[in-house]
Amino acid sequence: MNSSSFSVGEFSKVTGLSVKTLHFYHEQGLLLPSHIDPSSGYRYYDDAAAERARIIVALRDMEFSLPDIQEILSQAEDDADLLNRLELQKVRIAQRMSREREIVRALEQVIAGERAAREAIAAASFRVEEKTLPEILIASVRMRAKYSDCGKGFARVAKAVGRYICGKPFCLYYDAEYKEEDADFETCFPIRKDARAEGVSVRALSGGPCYSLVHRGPYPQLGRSYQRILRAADERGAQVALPTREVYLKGPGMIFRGNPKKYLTEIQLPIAS
Amino acid sequence: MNSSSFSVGEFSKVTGLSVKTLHFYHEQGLLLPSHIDPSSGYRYYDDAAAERARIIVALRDMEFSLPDIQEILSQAEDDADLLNRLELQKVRIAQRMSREREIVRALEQVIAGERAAREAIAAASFRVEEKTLPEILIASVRMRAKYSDCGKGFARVAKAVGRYICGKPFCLYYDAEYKEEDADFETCFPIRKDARAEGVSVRALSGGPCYSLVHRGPYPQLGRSYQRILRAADERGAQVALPTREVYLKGPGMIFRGNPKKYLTEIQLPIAS
DNA sequence: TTGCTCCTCACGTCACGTGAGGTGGC
DNA sequence: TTGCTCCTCACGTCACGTGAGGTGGC
Repeated sequence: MNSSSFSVGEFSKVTGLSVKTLHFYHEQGLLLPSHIDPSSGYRYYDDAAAERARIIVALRDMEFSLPDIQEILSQAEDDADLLNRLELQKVRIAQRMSREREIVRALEQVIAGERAAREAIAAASFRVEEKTLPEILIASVRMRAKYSDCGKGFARVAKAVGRYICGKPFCLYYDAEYKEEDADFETCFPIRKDARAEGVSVRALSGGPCYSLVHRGPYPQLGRSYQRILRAADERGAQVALPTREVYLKGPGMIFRGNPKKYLTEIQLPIAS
Repeated sequence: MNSSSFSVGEFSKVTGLSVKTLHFYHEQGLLLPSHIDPSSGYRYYDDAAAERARIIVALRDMEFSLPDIQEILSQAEDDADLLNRLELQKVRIAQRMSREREIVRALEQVIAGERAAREAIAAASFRVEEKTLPEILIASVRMRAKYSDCGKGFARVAKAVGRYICGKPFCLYYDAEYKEEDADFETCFPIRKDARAEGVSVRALSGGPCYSLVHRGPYPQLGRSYQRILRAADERGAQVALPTREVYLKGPGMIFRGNPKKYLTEIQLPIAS
């Protein structure tokens, strides 16, 4: 009868809150019906409730928790407290946003890496080719250890200069022969900025002509690709130099999984001038 | 014994995941121990599990859900699908960020409003003063209705040009005498940009000299303040003109609560030149 | 009787955290 | 015996959504 008395269904339409939400807010004591029919248990709401609902919705849309909203509504006194809460909420959300910015950046990096790997697959001829490497800036750790320990080297470099990495990890091998136990190698990441950091060296790595071969498959089978590239160099009458590079276009841990049959590794043998 | 076999506690330190989380991931089938002692039920993890854990943590930090992570890890095949998921996640997070930007903006607006109201309280002398109003840009709705219906007018204007509002709402009264039922008034918001919108008029409102009095308390008591300001104008021998303004410095719904004793309304009577 | 609106439980969500209560080996 | 690490339930969180099963008046 009264124009300012709504059943739950009507009040739901007025406020944009679902009936279930109204039940819940009632149960929580956040938004009480102005009247409850004793025989049917039906809830009825008035204009004051509608006003309160508008405030609740506004605060909820600003991602205040229901207990927070309760408190804000209950203390109609303290303006300073309200201001504090608003500022605090702003800070909280700003912090979330900066975290999300980081996530987006990380996603973009992974996406770019995946794209680059796919393009490498598409572009790879899996034949020995001659190409010229540019000079690049790198961060690296040189070690004398087992080959299989290179992961630790990459981890150290990545930890130190992680955010400046701008390309695929690679290894420089300084031994003329194959050494399993006491190899002399350097784990490197190309970086986009001169970032000094503890325990890693940063320097420009000179480029130059080289033979290149992309190897597809698990690492233990790299030997066969080395055979192919060395034979090709030999046939063309070129002298190869040190250090040899292995660029890990696609491997375990870089992207998110490891199907060794799909690993891609580019072998680069510098041509002695 | 084996350097790559960890108890839960150790593995928790290695991975940075809590023991409870490791239990949970086990239960969910997301990250299985490499071995379980049949007699004690103790879980043991190896290096492969550590690698998987690193990937899980990376994906979790990018706010993928655990079911999503499951799927990403299970299909080591489809690169295109991974790229899709990454892109989709990026879009999702970017959308959240734009929502949060809105929230921050809304919070800033409310904060600024509260601050302005507090300053108005601090600055108000609660005496009749003479001041000069600047010309401002406003969006408004003019109505012929009951005074108490002005809320609807404000709602319409706010809905139409909400994001361009840059000041307190105010009313222009065009009647020389007090009218309850069939008053001629205009509900206005100052705006910062010429925003055309349906059903509201946008125009420059000219300024000029006026008498001003800040009224503190509920609206029904405005009459007393009108008496004071009119008497003051009379004493100073000035002719007042129309329309009269009422600026709602602080009232219900503008900020989040209504303690009518603290409402602030500024009455402005233009001085006829 | 059918349809509509309303009611009250009870359970699920998401990724764990928090106990409670107990075991096994040093 | 005390301390340590590990175990398995069971329940809580946050803001509701999703039924199930039932009522009352047109």
